[in-house]
Amino acid sequence: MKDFLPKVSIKVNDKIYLKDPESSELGRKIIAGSIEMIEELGFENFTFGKLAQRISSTEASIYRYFESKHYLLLYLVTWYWSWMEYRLMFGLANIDSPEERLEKAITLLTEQVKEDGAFGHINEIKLNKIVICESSKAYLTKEVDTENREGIFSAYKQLVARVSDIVLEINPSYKYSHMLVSTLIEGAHSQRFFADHLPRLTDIVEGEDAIIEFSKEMVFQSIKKKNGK
Amino acid sequence: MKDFLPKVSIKVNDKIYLKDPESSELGRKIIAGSIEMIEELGFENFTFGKLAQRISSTEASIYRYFESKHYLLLYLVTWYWSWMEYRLMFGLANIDSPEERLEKAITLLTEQVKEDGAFGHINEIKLNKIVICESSKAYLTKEVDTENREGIFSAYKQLVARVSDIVLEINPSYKYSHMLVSTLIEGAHSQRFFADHLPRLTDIVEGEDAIIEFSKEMVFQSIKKKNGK
DNA sequence: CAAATATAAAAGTATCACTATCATTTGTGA
DNA sequence: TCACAAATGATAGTGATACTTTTATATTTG
Repeated sequence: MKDFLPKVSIKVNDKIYLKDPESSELGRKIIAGSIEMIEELGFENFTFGKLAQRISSTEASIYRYFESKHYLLLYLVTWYWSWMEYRLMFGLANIDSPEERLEKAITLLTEQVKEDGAFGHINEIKLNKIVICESSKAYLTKEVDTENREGIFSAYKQLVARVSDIVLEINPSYKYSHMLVSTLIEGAHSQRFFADHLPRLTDIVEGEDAIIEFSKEMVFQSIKKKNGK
Repeated sequence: MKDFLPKVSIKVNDKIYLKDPESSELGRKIIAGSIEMIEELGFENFTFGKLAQRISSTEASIYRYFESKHYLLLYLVTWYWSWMEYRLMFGLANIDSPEERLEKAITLLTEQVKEDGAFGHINEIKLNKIVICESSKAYLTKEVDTENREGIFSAYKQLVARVSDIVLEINPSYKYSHMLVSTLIEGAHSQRFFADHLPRLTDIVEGEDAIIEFSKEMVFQSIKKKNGK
């Protein structure tokens, strides 16, 4: 997967931005800079003013790309989900057994991102941390419904649908495949956050990555075919 | 549980408030009003100015009770967890079988709160909705660690520990009891939100409460004793 | 080279989080 | 009933921030 990929670039729903940040140097600096700063400061302490200063530009210029910092967050999160789907497609290619594919998918979705690289200005490690700490703030708002109608969340929905399909391949009569997958993803994020900040809500196990292990067990046990069902 | 309870009142860690809102009429109006308004407007659109107007008081007076709206949210969420633990203790009293107790606990933790009443000025139905939409914002901040050191989150941790103990009673060798319980609680919140706003992330089933069913299945399947383990 | 376009510079508005001051009300104890 | 303290109200003020507007200056492109 690593080195000789055709140059792919991840496309984000164009309702999220006013001007495509991939289309200019300044746009890419906005993305790169905001990833750095949101990871450092947290979303609430992050402002366009500070970002402008960091990238030696101005607030007004940033506002030409994104209508608000909320939309910038949506952009980052959406980019992440699209990237995740891309990773998933590559990671699962040529694996026949649906069980193996599901296991690999769970690993990809729940592990801590460690490599940074394929996409120039985007630091995937930091972006992963942002998604863990901030992504729920992108949808836990009073504007969800409007934004959802505009397709803002479709990258996430599509990812969930894709993994859900693998679940159904393994057990077509399992009734809660979407719930299971979205619980898996959101749950793994919470658990990563808890492990770092509220460890008594988790079970730290030396050596192994407990979050991945726990997730796999949870998913595979849940979808086991039971007698009558 | 309903009618003739001795007057209990739920105590919240006194580091959360400057002055106990239970100790005065104005304090109770702040709590009652903020529950109404946060549920209506969402946490980000809610301000002390608007609240002051609604309860015919002033911003300055509200600041005598809470040092910021973040702390007011912490108060509400903490109250909710303490209340939940209280409900749990009553709900599980006199049930011997740990399986039955766990099942009941899952119902209490994941169902939509429907009764409002025992605690005068607090609307538990609306508070439950607030917890679903806003509670993660109470800890997903850069100040978690400091606040955690002050014991701000101990009500939640205690609740998780209590349910975790039931899990361990059923299967003492299950390694991830805290993770399972915190995933259960957070997961049920996400799913309730998704069901209302992003339904493609869930599986709506007519008739039954799919979220409760899914949660029970997930928990009981996860903790099943396996051959060697 | 001219025209369009993107960015910078700077100033301005509205709201909000939070503080400070002082007057008024209310409750309490002697 | 008076005297005092505590709680609340009224009002103003500060500094940040989200976002807008205008105008000037680069930069690109045809």
